Amino acid sequence: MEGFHSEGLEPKVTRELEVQTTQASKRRKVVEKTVVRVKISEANEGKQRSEGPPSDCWSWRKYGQKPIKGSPYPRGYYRCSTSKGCSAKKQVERCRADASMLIITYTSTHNHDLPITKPSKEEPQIKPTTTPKEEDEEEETDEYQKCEEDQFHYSQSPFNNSEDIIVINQQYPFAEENVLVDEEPLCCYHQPPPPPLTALSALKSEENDHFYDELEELVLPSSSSSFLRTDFFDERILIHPS
DNA sequence: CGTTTTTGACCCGCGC
DNA sequence: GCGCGGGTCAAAAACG
Repeated sequence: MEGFHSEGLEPKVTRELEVQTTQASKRRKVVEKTVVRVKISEANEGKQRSEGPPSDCWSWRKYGQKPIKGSPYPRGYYRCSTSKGCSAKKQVERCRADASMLIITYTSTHNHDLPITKPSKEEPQIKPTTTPKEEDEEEETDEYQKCEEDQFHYSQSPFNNSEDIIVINQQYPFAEENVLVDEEPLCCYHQPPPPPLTALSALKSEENDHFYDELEELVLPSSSSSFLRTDFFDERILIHPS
């Protein structure tokens, strides 16, 4: 499974991005949360049991899974494995109302660069020197913002903090084979030199594989498979301390 | 052999 | 205070 060659059949994915600002909880530590909703086509899940969660080019390591009340699907807990000091986390669960909808919640922030080419080198928590501001738990916004902006061409700052909800629509061409479409959305190639397709493919295939695996559980065993289109939309909800 | 996944136990906040 | 639910830890297993 290569990356996504937008050549032949590109059903054009429509993405909807929603950014909301909410508070994790009243008392609990207020942490930023970016919720991304990814809709995958049933074909994908059924066929490849995949619908890989938006793996944003980061490498994640699963550290837990729990059944969620009210939802027939479990929720997986992932941690950034690229860097040891990275506290970035994400939760992946399925929308109980829409089995084809994945809900990924990102928490904390990455304190290192995107391992686009090869995350082999462990970076000792690289701190963004560009922004000397106290990066407590807000830098994440910047990172994601950067990424997404690049990818989605935000018509406006997604996480400008003043916005509560931002919906973004974009069409994305991709091949039916790649269920991985969801990966692109998150953020990835925001670096100067556009990653060669080859690199992406490699990266993707790898991540995809993982995701397929993990997702397997979250995916329904059998589902109609006949859609060539993977329309998915992301819904980001940014939660940051007020 | 090192890394990742799995899975049950444990911890903690919240509502009653 | 107790129970519930969500989130994390950690040991063992699986994988490359």
